[in-house]
Amino acid sequence: MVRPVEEQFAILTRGAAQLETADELKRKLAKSVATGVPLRVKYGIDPTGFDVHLGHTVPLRKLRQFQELGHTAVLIIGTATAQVGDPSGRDDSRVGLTPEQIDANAASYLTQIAKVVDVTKAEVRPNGEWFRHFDFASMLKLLGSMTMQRMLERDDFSKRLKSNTPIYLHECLYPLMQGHDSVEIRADVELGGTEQLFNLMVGRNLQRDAKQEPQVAFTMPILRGLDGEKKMGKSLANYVGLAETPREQFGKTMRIPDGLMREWFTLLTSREPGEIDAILAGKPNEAKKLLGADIVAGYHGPAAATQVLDDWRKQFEVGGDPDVIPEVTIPAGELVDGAIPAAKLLALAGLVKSNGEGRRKCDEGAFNFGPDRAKPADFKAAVTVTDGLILRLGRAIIRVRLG
RNA sequence: GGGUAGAUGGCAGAGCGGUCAAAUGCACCAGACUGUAAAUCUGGCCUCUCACGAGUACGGGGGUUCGAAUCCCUCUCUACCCA
Repeated sequence: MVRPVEEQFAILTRGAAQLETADELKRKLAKSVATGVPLRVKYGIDPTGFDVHLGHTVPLRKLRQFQELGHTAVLIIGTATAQVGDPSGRDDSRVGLTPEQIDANAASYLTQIAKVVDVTKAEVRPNGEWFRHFDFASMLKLLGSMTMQRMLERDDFSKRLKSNTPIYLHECLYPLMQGHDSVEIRADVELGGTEQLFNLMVGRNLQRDAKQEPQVAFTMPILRGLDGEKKMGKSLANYVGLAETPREQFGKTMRIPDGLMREWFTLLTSREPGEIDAILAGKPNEAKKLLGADIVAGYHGPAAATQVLDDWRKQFEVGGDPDVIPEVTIPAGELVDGAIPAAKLLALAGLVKSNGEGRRKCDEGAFNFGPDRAKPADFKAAVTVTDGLILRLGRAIIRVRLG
């Protein structure tokens, strides 16, 4: 049942960015195989917002691989660290959250993470568990384990220092807290994005201080977002969320730059490198559809992927309407003689943010409705609204329900 | 503790008493072209209004003025220099 060391090592290091150190991982794997004791693989996530996105799944997928090989996933929910805010990869400081927000977010995260990792088999540990009782003497000891110089060496801080962006003292606490988590749970491996390297290395040091065998710092590449440039992030609006509908996930994927496909295939699907080469050698458009379908299949199942692909063809290749159309309910009371002025209708349907934008879009000829794709004469032209009417604005399409 | 310079729309960054809902760039939305890619061209990008127009908005508060993003006071925050 247990796979041999070399095989495990080969599977695990695929797609990895950097390991500190690869030899240590091999040794730990060998020991695990010999003793039958699974490795404890840590991954921490701070409950700072609601949407878990594809960027998070890169290390999470790796975590699942560890699980599949029989190792123990230890998910740290950063209930304590979320109050500090991770300075990694930030060029400004984060705002601390209230305990209530943190609890709500934590619950939501777990359900979302469950789509990638087997949460039922994982050890889930909020780090408030130990930090809640952390006394001042322990804090002093923790702070005494690192020098200011080393803290300032880290990339994020040195950049902010140079650009005169504030660095708050409590932010320096973050890596130490994360490192201490590793001591608490006796981690063998800690997963993270490459921007986590500093934090992961701190964990190694603290473990050494605590006379533990240091964890392997295992970093995965950072996934770039829809723009193809910046890191996928919740604050950048360039992400695909795990909780989004198949249509949204697929649509967003279709809009990524072609050059991003290899990265996404590699980090987000289980396709083999040779297979990816073959796919990318073909038509880019076909490759991208496949990528989108792969992603949708992972979070909504194969049937949803087939459906969304079919719908895409209907809407954009044939020029018809998809089978699955999002719906919006408009109060029947808004109708005057069974109709609503075009601009207002767009706003009510949520296709535009304001009546003014609705007017502009009508003027631009971006709006049409119904089976014959009629366009209103102008933005105040009354559009007869019946239950089930289809509205189209650009690539958006929505079905109106009267309520 | 003392001094200096700053705080403008999602971001960057002009404006420095009326002609400012605020140049320009990026981002974003739509149209043409297309593969919901790239490139290119066009239009748009605070809210309400058919429109005239009105209301909000240039860190918070107060003041001067017929009139302030622009001047003064004060508060908050930031950077830099000195201690």
